[in-house]
Amino acid sequence: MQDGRAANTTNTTIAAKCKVKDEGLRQFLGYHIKRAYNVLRSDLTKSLEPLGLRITTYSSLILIVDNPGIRQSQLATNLDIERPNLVVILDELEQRGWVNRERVESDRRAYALFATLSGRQVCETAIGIDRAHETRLFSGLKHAEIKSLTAMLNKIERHMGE
Amino acid sequence: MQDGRAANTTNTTIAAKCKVKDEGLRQFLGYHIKRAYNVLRSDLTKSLEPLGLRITTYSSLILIVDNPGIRQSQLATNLDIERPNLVVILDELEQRGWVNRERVESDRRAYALFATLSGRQVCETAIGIDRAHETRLFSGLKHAEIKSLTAMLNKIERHMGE
DNA sequence: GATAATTGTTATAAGACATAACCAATATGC
DNA sequence: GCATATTGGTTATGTCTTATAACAATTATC
Repeated sequence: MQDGRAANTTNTTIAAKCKVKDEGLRQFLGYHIKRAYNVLRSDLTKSLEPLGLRITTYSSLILIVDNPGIRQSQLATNLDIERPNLVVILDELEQRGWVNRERVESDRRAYALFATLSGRQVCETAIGIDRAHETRLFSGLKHAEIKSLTAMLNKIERHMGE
Repeated sequence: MQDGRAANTTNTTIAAKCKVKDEGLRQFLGYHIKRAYNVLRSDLTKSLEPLGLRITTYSSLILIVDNPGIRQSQLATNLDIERPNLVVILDELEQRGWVNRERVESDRRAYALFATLSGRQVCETAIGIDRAHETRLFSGLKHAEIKSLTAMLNKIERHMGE
């Protein structure tokens, strides 16, 4: 009514059987990134679920395993997440017995994070699952394509920091 | 304790000043997609906020503008979101006076969606904002690179449907 | 030594996404 | 034609991710 367009005399069937026009959306690279990300997130979430890991806890665990003694603030900075959100993640990892928070002698505000043996083991398993997941989803891409994709995404990512 | 690793005698400072090792994470293309997506989502959300649009309402509005009379179920399918989530989105668009739900005569279960005049206007403005946003964030990429990026992301996206 | 900055935390909220269950309307199969 | 299944939209609900403000304890700064 308020738009003055011809009402639904024939309009109602225009898009009924026709293919939906999505060029308006597809013109944006961001839309493609969003859709690809949703597919990846959904699949990886399901793949990690049997291990009791979520994507955020998994990412955190990798960094802790690779950087014994890392502080929470460093972890948050490197994962680009806010400190408050990290607390819940570490609570979960600690409760599962995969990570320890140890007081730092030289700065008693901070906690140093260490992965336990079982933490390192579950991390290894998770990495294997992740590799299989990516091998599956990226099977249509050549090695060189994946490398150039990574480089371009890195350019986009770094654009905000500058 | 439970992992038998040498305790924090010197370990606590290992990662204190050193650069954090994130090759373990960076080996995964999915991680780069996630980070790029986060940057894009955050920036676009802020860019659209003055218009009263969120990314989901914006995407829906584009498809409705480009496909007058589209049904909710078609919209949900094409946006790859679940029908229940679309209800809230359309409530918002309808409440703003940008979209109308009109009963379909031939199938009185369904609603045909139409953008109002102001809906089409705000959509035009939003598309301009989106273009500026992408021009800003993709300034490090050549035209050809963006095209090949899109093609590769499409391959990843389609992988789940098969 | 007062003030500011940092570390981790709590509380809180918004947004995106998914599932089950429901009603109304339509389609299907006999 | 009628019982049954299916579809379109809705409600209720839950989980996950991300963000912000405020706080206590500790350390740094001037």
